[in-house]
Amino acid sequence: MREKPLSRDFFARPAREVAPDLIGVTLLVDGVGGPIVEVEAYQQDEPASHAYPGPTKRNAAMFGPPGRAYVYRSYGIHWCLNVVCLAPGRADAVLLRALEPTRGLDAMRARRGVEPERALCSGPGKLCEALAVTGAYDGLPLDEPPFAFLARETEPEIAVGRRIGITKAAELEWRYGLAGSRFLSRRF
DNA sequence: CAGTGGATGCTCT
DNA sequence: GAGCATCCACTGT
Repeated sequence: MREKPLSRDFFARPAREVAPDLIGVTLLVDGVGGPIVEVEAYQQDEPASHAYPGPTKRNAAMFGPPGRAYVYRSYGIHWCLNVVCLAPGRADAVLLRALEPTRGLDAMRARRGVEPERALCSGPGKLCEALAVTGAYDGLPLDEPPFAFLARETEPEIAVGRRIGITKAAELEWRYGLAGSRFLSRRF
């Protein structure tokens, strides 16, 4: 069987369990996307997380049920997509940072401009632009259209390293990727 | 390649 | 009013 959607409770686990399991999972938004190759875990008790200060208007989705999207604007320009996870007494999420563009390449190129394929989705802001994810998707369930998460068929080799673009809790190695992938935002 | 800085808008103090 | 979970263009090797 191919194209098997992730089970509903896939996301109902702590972010650091979900994050490596997302590598190789195919993400589609309205049929456009491909296998995820890079993610980062964030959890409330750690100061780099948007949930660290407690619930606010922006991070409300992180404090809602697991298996939904948390989308926020980054640096006033880009959108970034997270999946909301579940941990006891703590808000958890996984930031989707990069994927290998395999489906809807024409749509992605049209949205991003002419680019080498490897740069279409090699970063959280690029990924959202290529898949047309905006703040309108904040809080939407991930097991319903426009989203689709399709289970991987083989176990990938996972690379681990420090998260990118943060200053607080920068020493934590909560970035996970597909080892050797050409579609990462940066090498591990 | 590596490093730097500007664009840009919204959230929270 | 500060500070970003970023990207790109531009500089200098």
